[in-house]
Amino acid sequence: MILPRSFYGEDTVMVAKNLLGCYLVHLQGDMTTSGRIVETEAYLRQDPAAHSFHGRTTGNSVLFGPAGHTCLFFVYGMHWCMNVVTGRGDGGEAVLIRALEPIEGITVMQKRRGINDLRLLCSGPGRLTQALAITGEYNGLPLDSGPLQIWSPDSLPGSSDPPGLQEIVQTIRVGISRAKELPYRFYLKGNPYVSRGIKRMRRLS
DNA sequence: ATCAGGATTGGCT
DNA sequence: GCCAATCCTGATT
Repeated sequence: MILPRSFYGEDTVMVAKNLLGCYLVHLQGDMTTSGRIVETEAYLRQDPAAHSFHGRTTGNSVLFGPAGHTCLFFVYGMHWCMNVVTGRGDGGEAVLIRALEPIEGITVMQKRRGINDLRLLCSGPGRLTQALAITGEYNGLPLDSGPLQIWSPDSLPGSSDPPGLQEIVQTIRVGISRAKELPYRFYLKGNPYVSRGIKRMRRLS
């Protein structure tokens, strides 16, 4: 089933973990692309690495709106990254979707990415938005209706691995310069579709 | 296997 | 101006 908005209005770290195994789906007319979420990061309030840290601006206003909506950021002049607004407080918290296991529309995604290797299709926050064709036009959309949806793992085809039985690894986040030490990255242990930052991190530890 | 460098744009310490 | 929650390529070990 589609995750209800109440799913997102809980503790952000808990939501980041609970999102693992769920399905991000993009419906465009008769074309559907989707993937299973295998890696996330939590960004909290009072978190120097969060885009909401310096308060509300025109660019981050949806972070301060209701939970269960998308918040898209354009980074490095080239890539879109997708957040989900989360938390029970006054806003400013989000979960970054960092990697998907490709499920539906693989041929389309391969064409969009100009690449065939399934492991490189959606294994990174910039990669998965390109594969699912998610851009800034999707900023601020509710995830329980409309073209972008997140489904719980129990009801979709392809969910042969019960996520509840999979071990979740918790580590530090990737690609940030502040609050590097906070352990708010989560991924499914042993999953081949997590992003490359994992290997980078392992080496450093 | 690892690393360095470049691409490229919008928001704002 | 400066920096950014990235990705890809090509060189080197």
